Amino acid sequence: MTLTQLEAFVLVARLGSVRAAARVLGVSEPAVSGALAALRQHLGDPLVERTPRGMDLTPGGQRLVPIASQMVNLAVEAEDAIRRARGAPELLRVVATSTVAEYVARPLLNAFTSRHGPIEATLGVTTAAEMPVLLTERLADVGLGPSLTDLEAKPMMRYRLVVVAGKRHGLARAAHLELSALAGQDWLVDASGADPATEIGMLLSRLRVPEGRIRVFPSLSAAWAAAADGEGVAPGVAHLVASDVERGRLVPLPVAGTPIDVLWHVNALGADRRSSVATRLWRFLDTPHAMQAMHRADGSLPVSRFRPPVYVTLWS
Amino acid sequence: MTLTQLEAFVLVARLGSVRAAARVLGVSEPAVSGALAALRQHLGDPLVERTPRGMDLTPGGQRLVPIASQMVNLAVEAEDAIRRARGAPELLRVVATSTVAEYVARPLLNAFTSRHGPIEATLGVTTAAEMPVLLTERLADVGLGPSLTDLEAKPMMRYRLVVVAGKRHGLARAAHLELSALAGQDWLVDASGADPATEIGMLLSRLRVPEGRIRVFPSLSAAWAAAADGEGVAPGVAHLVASDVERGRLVPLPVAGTPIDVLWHVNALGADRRSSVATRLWRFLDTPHAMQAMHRADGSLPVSRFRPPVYVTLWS
DNA sequence: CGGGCGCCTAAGCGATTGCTTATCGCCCAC
DNA sequence: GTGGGCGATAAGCAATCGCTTAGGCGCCCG
Repeated sequence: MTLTQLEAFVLVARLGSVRAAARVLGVSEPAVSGALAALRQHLGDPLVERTPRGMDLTPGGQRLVPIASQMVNLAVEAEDAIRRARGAPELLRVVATSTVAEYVARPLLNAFTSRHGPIEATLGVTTAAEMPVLLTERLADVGLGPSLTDLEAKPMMRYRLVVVAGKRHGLARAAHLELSALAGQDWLVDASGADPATEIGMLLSRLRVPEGRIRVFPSLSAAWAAAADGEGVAPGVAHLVASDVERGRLVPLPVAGTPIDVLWHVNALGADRRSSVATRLWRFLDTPHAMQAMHRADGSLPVSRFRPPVYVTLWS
Repeated sequence: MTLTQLEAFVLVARLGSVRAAARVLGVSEPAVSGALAALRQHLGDPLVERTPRGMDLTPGGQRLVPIASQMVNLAVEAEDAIRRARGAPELLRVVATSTVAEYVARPLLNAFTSRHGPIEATLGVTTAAEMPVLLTERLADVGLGPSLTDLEAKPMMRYRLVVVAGKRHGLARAAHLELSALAGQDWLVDASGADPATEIGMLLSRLRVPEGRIRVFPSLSAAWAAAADGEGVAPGVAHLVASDVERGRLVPLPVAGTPIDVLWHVNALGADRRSSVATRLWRFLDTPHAMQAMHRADGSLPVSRFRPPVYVTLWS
């Protein structure tokens, strides 16, 4: 019974799928399956069993989840306690949905780390569904994106969601559009578009856009670049597309109900279980420096540039 | 960072010595030293450091102890939870000081297991100093012997401690003896005699018997056999030596202050952290069956037979 | 009923674990 | 100054871990 095995088990139990657990851990799926098999044999209990939809816990598995989860939590706590006692730089692991990660998280963390002494921050991209699991299992300290239930959440930033297209797009000259008129369009989105728990994902699922008409780009910048080339319509963050709109490369479509006011949130464990760095970041978000950093990214990343779709990127 | 390493660390921290930890774990001392080295390197902290007397915790080590201890505890809890969910026989790990283990624990556990369904009981011999560590680290469920502070203790059995010798021993015909007159004798004892926290050990240290005059036998039976051969004096449990006294092989010495009334205790974690089998044994001790079993051992083990000095003996 | 999704097993690999015995090094006590 | 107690280190070994790729098997969905 190793901590790796317990972690794999907890993630499978919480995410309901070996596949998802493997993705979160950044390993192949047989690696997780193997860990599970070892644990099953060691304890002499199947722990989780396949069902038509997902995996189901056995009675033994149900008892094991909270225990194993706590053990994994304590392992992180142990490393953290020693790190702090040694005076080593603190670790801050942030995860965010792709759009937040792309534009807001990096400048925010830059501003935070430059003010709060030696901190080793890591930034990872994840889906809204995975985020609560990453936080409760202490694979991450802070999650940026939609508000999560069962965790502490606080509004972090307000933005205005619009729909944009290239200036030669068929709808670019329309005077007025109903939202439903966009259901048949080609939608160019980032990973958040494929995530039904984000604002953009919810928009697409409300419109019932067929899967075949959704093209997922590795970044929203890439989607906007494709939109500028007339390949379809894209969700846009008002202040981020402003410069491209000014230069005439993108046109905000006059869709009824837009711009939509949307809130991004910070999510973390309750204050008593939160790491000290996470608490400091939590408070930092109320300062003008944070606000300024989050909005500074308006035109700094040209539409044509985007970062590769790595699952977790390290940065110093 | 493996559970084995954490366990080794906790035991070293709690026992204040690598050696003692190795003995408790039943492995060689380099095994523990190696585990410690691996953990030290992984965490980048010495954790424990040598001092003139024993090992001292670094600040990091101090923070780690409770966390690591809890992790080890949870690991045991996990196995136990699964075992119970599976309906497998429950596990009851009993440790006792040597005298208790030799005469009382076995018949007691036999009576208990034969009444309380399928239980897999193990019996180990330990010192009074190690016992609280074994219990708090969940290496054992129940400890039989002297009353331990910081744990829940309950009187289990009262016995009368006497001093015996062979009938040809110089003191065998004395009409009256002061306790201090025995300080210069050769004392024949079991492991409990070398344990300053047991009644017998306390007696010897009160008398300031020099080390060279204490001969430790693998069992009290062996010590009595040697005493019968006139090799010295030995502590005796009144009702256990009764048959040898009747047959004239041993003589209880008329020492002032003896027989000494002594209590053996059951020790365990607080009721909330105690395993369910331990609780059942705890309650079983109040029954007449328990009392009867504990006293039944009076003559069943002839003086000449004794068990080898294994640290932990398994039995079914 | 075929295809594909999702889990499991197999095979193989390098690194680590966990243990041993033997030896060294330190420090205190005699 | 010199054992002896105690911890660290070395060397060596079998077993396990943790990961990979490749392929099989069950099952829902089209």
